Amino acid sequence: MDTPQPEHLKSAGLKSTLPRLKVLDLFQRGQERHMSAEDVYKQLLADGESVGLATVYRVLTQFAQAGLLVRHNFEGGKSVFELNEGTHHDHIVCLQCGHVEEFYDSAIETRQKKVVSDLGFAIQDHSLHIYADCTKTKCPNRR
Amino acid sequence: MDTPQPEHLKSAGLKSTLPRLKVLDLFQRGQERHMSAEDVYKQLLADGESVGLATVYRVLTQFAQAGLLVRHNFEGGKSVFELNEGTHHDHIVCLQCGHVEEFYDSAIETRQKKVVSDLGFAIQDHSLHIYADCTKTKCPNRR
DNA sequence: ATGCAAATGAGAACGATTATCATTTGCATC
DNA sequence: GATGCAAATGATAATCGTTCTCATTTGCAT
Repeated sequence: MDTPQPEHLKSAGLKSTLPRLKVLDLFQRGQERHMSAEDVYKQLLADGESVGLATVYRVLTQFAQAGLLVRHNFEGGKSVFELNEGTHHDHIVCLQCGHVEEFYDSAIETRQKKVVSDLGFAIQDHSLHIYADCTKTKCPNRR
Repeated sequence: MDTPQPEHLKSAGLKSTLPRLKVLDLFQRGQERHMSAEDVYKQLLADGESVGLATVYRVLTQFAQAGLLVRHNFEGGKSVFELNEGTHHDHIVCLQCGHVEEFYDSAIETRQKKVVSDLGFAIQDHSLHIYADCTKTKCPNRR
């Protein structure tokens, strides 16, 4: 493993266990930024690490609750997670290859807040998912 | 049944069958604007109409493909459908009661298009889901 | 080293959705 | 209106992502 950071676990009130360190490390290595539970599970197996699928699900949920990861529900029915680096951003998902690109636009953000509060809601969270076709060069593999 | 409109089915290349008319009519009556497959199934049963759950799923999918309905994937894992009236809008989903409110803001829309095209993507579709707590009065039942 | 609450892992269970397939239906043709 | 057949239906099994259960293992404070 690269450089696991148990402090992150501790500060999140989570015991520093082997499976948790492995999962955290996988995200920190950053080979894939957006991963589903199964992606994580398979990658760990491929890396020769042994973990239970149930544990992967548990750990991902805990990490998301603790704020270490962010959970996204894109179309397709499965949750996708990414490292929470504190900077909110929205996502563009390529309909051809599934590639996920991130973007942030403060004009959209402020406008959102205003519109929603004008309607009398207390905004908790939001997700803006753009589904698009990316350019050929960015889209090598079709799904 | 109120006023089913078989023309809509025909123009969508769908045979005008009883289950399809029942489902379409349910949406057109507009008692509930946003319904999941199970919502539709239960409401039809409650109305004394007999349909198979599998058929409801099939019909909803076909209607969404045909453009009669729009499918939404909110958090919570189940698809929700609404009548497609041609006017795009975004959604606020109450985290307490599941109530769905619609809104449209042209500033957000235009800004979205610009940001995405600047990144070299051809936007196909998008979904903006705001998760919020609605005011007590609007939120009678907790889920 | 010891003890125990917390975490794990294997597998069962679950909820939403889709697939299978024998039966029924819409509808064009006689 | 009767007939035929492809398309649609409905009951059920199957699938998929995810959560639950519970016996076993582990982290960590003593």
